[in-house]
Amino acid sequence: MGTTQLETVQEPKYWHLKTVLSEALDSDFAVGEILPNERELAARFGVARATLRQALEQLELEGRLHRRRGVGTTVAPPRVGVAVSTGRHDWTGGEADEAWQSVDCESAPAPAAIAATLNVGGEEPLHIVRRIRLSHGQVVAAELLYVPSSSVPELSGIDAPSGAARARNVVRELHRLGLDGQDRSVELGSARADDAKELDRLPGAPVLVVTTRYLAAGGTAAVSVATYRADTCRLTFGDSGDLEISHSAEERVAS
Amino acid sequence: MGTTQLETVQEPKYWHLKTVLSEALDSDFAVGEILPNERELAARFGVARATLRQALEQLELEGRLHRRRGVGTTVAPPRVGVAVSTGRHDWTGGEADEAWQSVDCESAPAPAAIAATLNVGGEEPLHIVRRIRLSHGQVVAAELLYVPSSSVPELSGIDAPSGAARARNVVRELHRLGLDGQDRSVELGSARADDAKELDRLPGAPVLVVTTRYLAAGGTAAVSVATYRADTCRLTFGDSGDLEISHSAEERVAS
DNA sequence: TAGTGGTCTAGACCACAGT
DNA sequence: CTGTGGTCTAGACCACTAG
Repeated sequence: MGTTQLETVQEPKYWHLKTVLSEALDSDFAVGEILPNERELAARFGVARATLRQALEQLELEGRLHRRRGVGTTVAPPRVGVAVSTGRHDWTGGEADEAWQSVDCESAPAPAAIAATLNVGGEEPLHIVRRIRLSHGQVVAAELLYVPSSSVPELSGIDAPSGAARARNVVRELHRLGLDGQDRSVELGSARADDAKELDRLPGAPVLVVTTRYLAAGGTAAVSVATYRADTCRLTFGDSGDLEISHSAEERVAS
Repeated sequence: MGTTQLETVQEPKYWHLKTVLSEALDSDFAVGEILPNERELAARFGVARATLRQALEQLELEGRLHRRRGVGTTVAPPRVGVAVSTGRHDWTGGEADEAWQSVDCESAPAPAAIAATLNVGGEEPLHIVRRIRLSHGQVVAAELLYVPSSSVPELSGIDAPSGAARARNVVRELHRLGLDGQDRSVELGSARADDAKELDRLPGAPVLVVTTRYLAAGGTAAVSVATYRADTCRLTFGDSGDLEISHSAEERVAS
């Protein structure tokens, strides 16, 4: 079986395939357009389905494709810019269209790594607030916000011990605290089952994990771990305006 | 072939495998220790090698494993924190142990997306400086810095048209310009062949692409596209000190 | 129900690192 | 050379979506 014979066969098939597909996406397809199914594409390019899938996975990782079981593979729109740090110090991470939405709250001990950062005992229960972040009507991030009881002393014990209302109360009390600064880190991860569900992705989907330490009154007042969809999001950290660089050619929009 | 019989087989095998392996890594292995080879691991867990590899890929994506062809699979050390934004405005992105190193420079037209951001014609050649970033003696990032000629007018025409010396000169001239601010974005990508080579990874390896727009004299003075190894790096954006949260349990070091 | 992508298998051969 | 991970094949079945 000659791999289309002569010339540069030192490049993996799936890599070459990815390049070919990528160029085809730029020139022959519009955003939202649906591609032929995997079995047909594999046959068309003369490769096994697994090989074709390897190329598609790469393109999905780069945010060029969107694959949904039972539906098909579509051309993804350019990634949306999501402001993570605006220079201002606030607890929302954005506003208006770009806001966080409190979903739930429970009292439980934090994971060891979080507890250490917060300087609390590993057994001591604290408020764990779950929030999601919407952008353009889509969920782009799921977050767990760890708040020691000592950071929100005014919180009434009469509140419900959990639920969205409680979550909003915790965040509100946190606002009162003021904010001296924040440290952030970004790393690649894979979505846990619960986060994947919120993000409408399969478990293990690639995510950008943003860990933020909120500083107030000379200490760490809270820690948040936010997981952003890596396929659809471009995180922005602006001193000023937005950064608009598209890594692909111009896009057309499907009618 | 019963999948170890009764109970929860609604979870993909590779996902369950990943969990089991992850726990084993925490409890039974030291950093740097070498794992049994894939064929043996697959046999040990009673799955096909492809399935085992799916689990290993996830763990590598999370920075828990390091796989090298011809060598084996080893337990990776915790990700290194790399300061991307220190609050200060400089052209190095860090200092001392964490510095950039100019490698090469050429004159060529920029990609369309970059040219648009810089407000230069798509045909007009500009300085393209290649730099690499070292941390703890390892290459953690490869960068292309796009500098319009108008940003470095003093640059002597007598300079060599390319090479490391020329690269250093461009950066030095850039320093003179001062810096009003910078916009950044972070997104997931896969390494191009040239970047992969610098990073000692295979093409397509997951990378964090940091795009920075340098603002000076009321305009965009330069744009840089830096690709960081996603497997080994945690990008930090600090208002102040460092953020030290380990997502895995305590580590032991192999003797 | 029909069609899609997701998972899994049991092989095979290749490229590379170390000896 | 041997052993490792990387690529590739040609099937099979499953879970999900939509008509």
